[in-house]
Amino acid sequence: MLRERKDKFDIVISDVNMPDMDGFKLLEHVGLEMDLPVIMMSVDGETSRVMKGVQHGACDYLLKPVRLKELRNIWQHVYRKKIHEVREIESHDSSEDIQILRSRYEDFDENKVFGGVDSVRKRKDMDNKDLADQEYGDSSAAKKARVVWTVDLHQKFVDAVNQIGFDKVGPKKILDLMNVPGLTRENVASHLQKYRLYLSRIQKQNEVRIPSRNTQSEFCPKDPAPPPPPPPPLLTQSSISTQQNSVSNRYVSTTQKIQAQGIFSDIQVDDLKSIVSVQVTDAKKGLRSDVIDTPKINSVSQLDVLVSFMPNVDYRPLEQAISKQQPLSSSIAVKQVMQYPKNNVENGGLPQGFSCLPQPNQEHKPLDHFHTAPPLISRTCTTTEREKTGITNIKPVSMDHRKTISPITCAIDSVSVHVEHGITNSQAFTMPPELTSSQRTESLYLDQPGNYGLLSSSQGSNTENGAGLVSFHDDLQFYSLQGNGCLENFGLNGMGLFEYDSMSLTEVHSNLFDAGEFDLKQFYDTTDYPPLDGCLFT
DNA sequence: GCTACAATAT
DNA sequence: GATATTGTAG
Repeated sequence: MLRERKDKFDIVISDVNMPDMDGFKLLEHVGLEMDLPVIMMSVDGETSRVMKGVQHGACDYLLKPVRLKELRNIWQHVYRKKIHEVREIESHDSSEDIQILRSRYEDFDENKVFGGVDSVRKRKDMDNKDLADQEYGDSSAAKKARVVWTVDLHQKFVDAVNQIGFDKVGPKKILDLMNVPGLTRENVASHLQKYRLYLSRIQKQNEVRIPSRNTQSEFCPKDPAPPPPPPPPLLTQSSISTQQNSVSNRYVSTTQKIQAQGIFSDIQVDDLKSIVSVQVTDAKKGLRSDVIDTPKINSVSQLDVLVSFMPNVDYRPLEQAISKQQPLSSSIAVKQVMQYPKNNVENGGLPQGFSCLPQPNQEHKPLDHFHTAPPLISRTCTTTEREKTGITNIKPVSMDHRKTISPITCAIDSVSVHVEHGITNSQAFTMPPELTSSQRTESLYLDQPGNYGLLSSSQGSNTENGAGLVSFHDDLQFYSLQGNGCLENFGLNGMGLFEYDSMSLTEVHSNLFDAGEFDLKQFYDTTDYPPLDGCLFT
């Protein structure tokens, strides 16, 4: 029977003494052929017999008559085996598999079978000394598998949060919306706690970084920005797979576990002064940042990028244009990166002035992502400012123009400084000529809670809609950091990459702003760039 | 020993 | 549900 229906049995209970077969022989066969837990039974409680059974691989040896109390515990052997299976996969497989297995075996609710809260204490007791193993078996087997908050899972979480509204979220609601089998309210609560901590930490940093909104000093800080922190590891979970710098990898998909991918499209290389391309290469090892270097930029060390964030500008027209014409792409735009600052972020968590928390009195409007200004990255800087910031090879922008916009601006010191530090993995390269503009890609992180950032970024004085946009040089290419995007920690040092709390790099052609129109289609093929829901949250 | 994370306790 | 604490892995 066992051979014929190998997968139909969970456990074998066999008498040692059987008329046609020795119980120990059976034990051997089972062990060799089907790896089922075997419990031996016998009236003979002699130690040598019991030992023999155990040595042959029996997981238990029951003395007849078997008491009900003993039978009540035999499930543990099955449970333990299942858990071991989970662990084995856990140890060398992706967390997705774990999730699957977790849900498959969720019936084995440890708390229920172990008697709830007591199990913890019992486990502790086991650790301390004790014979508890006799009752519960290997204590490690009884340990509850930790939920791994993969990008997918976190994205579900973020989606749920956004759906509910930040001010109304609770673990239960999130759990319901997420609808993930095996996930508990406690899991969600824990994650929510971490999420909130993260957001508040980011906000604090921003408060510190930008105590005032003085335009001039912020646009090009007189004092060089402090050195960035070591780039945080991007993702520690094994679930993150590699994203190669491949034209064919333009799809951004959470199932692929690709963190993000942005697009450089329609870039006039001649106009290009500096582009930072961040590329996901190997999430386990970290990320590599590639600096696209035009002939005008001869070395990595020359690269500096000025990021101009413009939280005071109302982008509504743009947003409307986007949402009208490209719902998909606009969906991209509201995604943001969520990555926990793993390392010290005191001086580098975010570029100055970007908070991502909703203000206390601000009502959360999940769908209002676009009603605030996406900051921009520009490549512009005045000559003086360039001197001050050490930025070179960047086209100046007229001060007159900038007077109109009052942006919060900061240099991406993380880029330049990292470069200065000789980050091993950063490379300068020339845009491969074989790539068409639409094929040039850039990695980035996208995540949802950009709306928080957007909310906060909208609190500044609203200048005319898009006023700041036209102030940039005509041939300027924009790379919009949606929400409070932060170019941070470009994957140098082979470690982390961005510290975006909300970011999507969206290239925006300045002409569009000038014209008051925005045809996103010009830049994105909708089908090519599905919304990326993945978030980096590790 | 520190940090981040998730579980667990309050 | 929010927050504090604990256990654990890296």
